[in-house]
Amino acid sequence: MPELPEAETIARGLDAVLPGRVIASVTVLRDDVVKGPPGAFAAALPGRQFRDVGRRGKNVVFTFDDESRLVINLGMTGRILSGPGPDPARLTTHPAVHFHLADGGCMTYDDIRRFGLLTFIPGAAWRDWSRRLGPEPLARSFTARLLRRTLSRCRAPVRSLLLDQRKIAGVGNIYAVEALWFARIHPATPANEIGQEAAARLHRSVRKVLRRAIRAGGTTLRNYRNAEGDVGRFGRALHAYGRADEPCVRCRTPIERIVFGGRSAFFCPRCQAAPP
DNA sequence: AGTGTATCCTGCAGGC
DNA sequence: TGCCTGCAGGATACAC
Repeated sequence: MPELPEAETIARGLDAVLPGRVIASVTVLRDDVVKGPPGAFAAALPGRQFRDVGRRGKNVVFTFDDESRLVINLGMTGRILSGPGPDPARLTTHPAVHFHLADGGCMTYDDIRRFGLLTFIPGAAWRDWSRRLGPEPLARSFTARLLRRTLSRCRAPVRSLLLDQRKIAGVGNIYAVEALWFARIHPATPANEIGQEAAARLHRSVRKVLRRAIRAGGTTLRNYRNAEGDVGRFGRALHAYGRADEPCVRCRTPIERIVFGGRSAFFCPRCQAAPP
């Protein structure tokens, strides 16, 4: 799915156009992408005015004027398309929810595989919802020391830890694999075997990769588009992800692919030495 | 408690 | 060309 940089890009685009506007009606075309009874979801939103659009982990968070929120997790293929123009309209191939706005505009949630989830959250429930997620990796409070402590408490492969949203919010497979390549850590290394120096490298790498990807507008491998329908440009900056058999740009050793935890990891067998 | 596996769904690429 | 298999950026329910 869209990971943190993609959610951030979408949220920024929507935050430029949505605040102040009001939802007139909601049409749920695909029941399975909304949390709870579809009728209740559709009935909860009309009349609410957007205050801002932000992000928590990989989730796009729409905050309304009364502190209630709409949270969209994009799953693997979710898109939030808004605004006029041929692109968003052409890209709406699997519409799941339409948000009709009082000014005549429309925002559509589109999702080929329907792994995404839209949740309405009353103001009072936000704290508990947000607390289930780990710290924001780009926040000032996400320190190398905090990451080291998290790593030390977990025996699972470090790639699995990075994907666990309860431990760190927003990192998915692409950026986990990239950050480990930068940090020269093998993806299957048990988290608690990572030393202080390597943990500091990983801390820097995670933040660097996420920041660069945001600057590039995210990564489009297949389906991802921002709210305006544009692709992300970070795909060509990937060093390991999806590059099996291609030479590592640091040492020319062919990148290898392994599968664990049900998904692919890519690494340089020379730069990222296997754990003993 | 912590960790690993199966599952939801559709589209696409590659092999035959 | 067409059919089949495997794979895909995620989260969660469950088993051990």
